[in-house]
Amino acid sequence: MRRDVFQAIADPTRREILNMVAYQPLNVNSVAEHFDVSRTAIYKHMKILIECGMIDIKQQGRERYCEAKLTKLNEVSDWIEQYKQFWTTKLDSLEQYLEELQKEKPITTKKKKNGTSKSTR
Amino acid sequence: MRRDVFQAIADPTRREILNMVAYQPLNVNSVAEHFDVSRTAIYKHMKILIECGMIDIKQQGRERYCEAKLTKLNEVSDWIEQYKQFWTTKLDSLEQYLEELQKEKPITTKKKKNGTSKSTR
DNA sequence: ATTTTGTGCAACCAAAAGGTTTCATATATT
DNA sequence: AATATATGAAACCTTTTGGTTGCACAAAAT
Repeated sequence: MRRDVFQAIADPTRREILNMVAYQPLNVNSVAEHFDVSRTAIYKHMKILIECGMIDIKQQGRERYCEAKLTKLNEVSDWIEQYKQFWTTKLDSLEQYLEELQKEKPITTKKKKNGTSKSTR
Repeated sequence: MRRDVFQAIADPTRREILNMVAYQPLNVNSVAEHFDVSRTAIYKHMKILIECGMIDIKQQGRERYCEAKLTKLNEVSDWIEQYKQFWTTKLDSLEQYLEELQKEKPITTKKKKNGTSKSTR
């Protein structure tokens, strides 16, 4: 089973959990209480976050306090960063590209016998 | 079924597809050829990307050219941005927090009769 | 000592995800 | 006209997800 940051933050419940423990360490039950689903369901989400290193757990008596370790988010923002240029500069380049392709076409597609071959249905 | 950017980029195949069409518009088959799985499988990924507005499609004869529309990634980087402070400043605050909690404990745990001993929120 | 609380885990379930094969159809190509 | 190509979609299958209930057990609290 995949266990990476991209996968981890894909789920809205997990993003909410991260948000909660980002501001303040909380024990498992405190986190679970914020949601409608069962504690176990939330715990499973938390386990995924633990397994991919996005939250840290420390036992404290019978409680376990969780804290967000958000450094891993760099992996995501780095990935995004490399594309920033594309949506800041290359606006609507598809149409341009196709227009150019259109002009070239006569050369590449020249092998037509004659004009309108078929009725356009 | 959820159809948001977070979910869209969670899959590595879809990230790869985005990467391909970010640099140059490509038709469906060209994209599919780069992968081991079937064209249909890739098309399904592309459909998801189309549905959440991350790629744009333009018919060109019998081919359909796809281009990445990466603006949506702002949604993700904005979400991450709000947490940047947490992993640049609050290093290992959990231990600190627990130490403080340890000191307070005798005080905080004292109020029992009055209910609402629900953990810190 | 007994009960309550906080937690983890197993067993089970329905739905979604990701894949395959097959078919239909419109557009080229010959 | 006949064939090849590019694509979309349906039907089906397996694995993963996200959820549930129930039990076990250690640490408080009574």
